[in-house]
Amino acid sequence: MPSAPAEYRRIADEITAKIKNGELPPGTKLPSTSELADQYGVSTATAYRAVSLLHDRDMVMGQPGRGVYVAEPENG
Amino acid sequence: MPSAPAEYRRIADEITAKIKNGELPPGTKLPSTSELADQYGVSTATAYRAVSLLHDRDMVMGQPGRGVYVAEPENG
DNA sequence: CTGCATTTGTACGTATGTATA
DNA sequence: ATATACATACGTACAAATGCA
Repeated sequence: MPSAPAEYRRIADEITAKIKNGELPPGTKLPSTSELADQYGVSTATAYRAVSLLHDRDMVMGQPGRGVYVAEPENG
Repeated sequence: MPSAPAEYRRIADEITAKIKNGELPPGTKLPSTSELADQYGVSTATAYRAVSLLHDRDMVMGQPGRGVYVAEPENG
């Protein structure tokens, strides 16, 4: 295993923090993969991998051609 | 969706067939990723992706530095 | 235990496909 | 058809574990 966390995991953690901070409330559209790629200096695929982790945790919902939106928190 | 199935899915299907055929009985070591990559004309990562699908289905069990072994079929 | 080869497993980028407007 | 954006596939590079001498 890598001694340092992967970039896409780091980015996913950053976005997760913003969601929990309220900086990205439910219903908000996340920056596009191209935007995230540019902001973090990675490729679009890597940016998408970060978002994909959140999608796997049901924190966001992506719609092709539309964008990725923050989902409502599941309390229970 | 791709009109044609992905290579790694095709390879996974081939290996799955061999396991079901008895060509690769439980306990047998699968060809290494390098071997599979050479046989199917793909990269080691793609070969591993095929094996990874079987691993996801609990059909095989990989041990780093050792190899990937066919698991016992779960009947029940 | 150390150095080398082999092998599993992960990470990132490029290319491509698919969906919406 | 063009522009934008999500989503997948494959290869190269790298990391970690194991076995042998």
